[in-house]
Amino acid sequence: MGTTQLDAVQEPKYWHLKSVLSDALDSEFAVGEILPNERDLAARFGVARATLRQALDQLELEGRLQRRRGVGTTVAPPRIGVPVGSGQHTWPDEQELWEPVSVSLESAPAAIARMLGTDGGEKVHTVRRIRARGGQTVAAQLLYVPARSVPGVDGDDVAAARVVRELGRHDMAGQDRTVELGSARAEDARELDRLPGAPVLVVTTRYTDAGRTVAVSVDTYRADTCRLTFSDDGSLLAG
Amino acid sequence: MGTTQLDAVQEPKYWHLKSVLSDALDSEFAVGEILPNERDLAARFGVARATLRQALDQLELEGRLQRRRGVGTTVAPPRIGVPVGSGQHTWPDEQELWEPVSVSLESAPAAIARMLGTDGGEKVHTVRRIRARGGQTVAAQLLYVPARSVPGVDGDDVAAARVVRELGRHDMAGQDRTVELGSARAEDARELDRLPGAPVLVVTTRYTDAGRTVAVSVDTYRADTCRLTFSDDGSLLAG
DNA sequence: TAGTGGTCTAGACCACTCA
DNA sequence: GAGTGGTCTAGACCACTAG
Repeated sequence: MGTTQLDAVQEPKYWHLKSVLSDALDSEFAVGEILPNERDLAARFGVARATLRQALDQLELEGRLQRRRGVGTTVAPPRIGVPVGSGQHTWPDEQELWEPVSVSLESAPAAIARMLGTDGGEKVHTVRRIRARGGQTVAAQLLYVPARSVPGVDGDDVAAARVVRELGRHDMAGQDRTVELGSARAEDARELDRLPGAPVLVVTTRYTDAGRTVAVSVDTYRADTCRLTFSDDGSLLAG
Repeated sequence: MGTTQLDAVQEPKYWHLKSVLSDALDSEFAVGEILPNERDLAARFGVARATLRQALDQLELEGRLQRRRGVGTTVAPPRIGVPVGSGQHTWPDEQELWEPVSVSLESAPAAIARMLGTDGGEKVHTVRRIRARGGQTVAAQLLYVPARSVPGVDGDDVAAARVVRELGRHDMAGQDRTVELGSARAEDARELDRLPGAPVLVVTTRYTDAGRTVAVSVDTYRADTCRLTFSDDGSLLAG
């Protein structure tokens, strides 16, 4: 005959564990507080460490936890609202949000070259910048500016700020923007203080002037700590 | 003395594995093609199955692979561009994108009630809808409409379409929108044909009319198959 | 040097799909 | 019923942080 029914719907352990921990986080822990270490937690819940880690992985993905090797696991603060703009007011140098790190002049990766129309292999200024907010680096950017978009810039040894300034001469009429999930490449991970492969939100923007694409930026935001905000009118409401 | 230097930078196995698989995906596999099963792949690369799975997990997160229990792992098509709008042209019923599933009249969750200003516990029409694109359900929505926003709707037994239609009477003047990473709740997962906990992009929109919040929607998009697109002018460029 | 999270192994069993 | 991906275990060692 067997058990009549309703044996519980076979919810995976790590899923149930996540709920329990999530509730505990709400009621028993303050932001910044350190959790017991993984071995202890696993023992306390009577599961293998790998199973516990599955639950912690999810909570970290949702921005509830923050883990640092050699240190421990802490309760994360609410995500930071990061204005990504939406209206005409946004261009690559809006409000000095981005701090230049480096520049180079090279051919763009295939996917970018296609957007820029530089498939022929024309050289592109590749500006690397970072964006901080709340005392933390929240995003790493690669800004691709074809040489033809900034005729005022010449020579090989160019400052990042110079390229950006020259780019500002354009009437940035419109822009297309996409947001998707990605995982941090080694280089970005280093700048975001995360491990390679960490989940990130990738914002790709194509800046156009009179129908022509004058620049493309690929912005990599920490997905654990950031909430991208858009708004319709002038008043940017961050959170 | 030890080995001089350059012992390879201690790149984790699964990370290297991911690169190798990623390259193979580009050069040797067509979209939709089935990969060897996990046990075979692990053996072929000389790693434990768990390690191989770490690499596959990442590739799936990036939308390169699609895995289905009982079936196998296939090469995923490029992500679908899903217009999420940006300009004034967007309101909850734009272009009949959303198909109603159900409605109920209840108190909103705390976080939503705060945005709506219904902290007192006023009843809110909760409309559940789904959005399809390319023959696939790409998003599940919860649309919260306070009873006061749709005075034309009365009684307990209300059709979802009715609520949405009445809501359309408002001048949706502006809207704030946020995008963040989340994991699919059981209910959403079912509708998106994913497992609970699958990574999703959560788009939260607050619709306002003359400064007052008249509705809030929480849209849960599949992160593996979707690329959210925004644009500045009338012409929505999807991809 | 002690303690933390990150990686890795070699197994086992389960839930699901499909012929 | 055979084959797939999903869950889980009980270990081990490594990389990193901090006292």
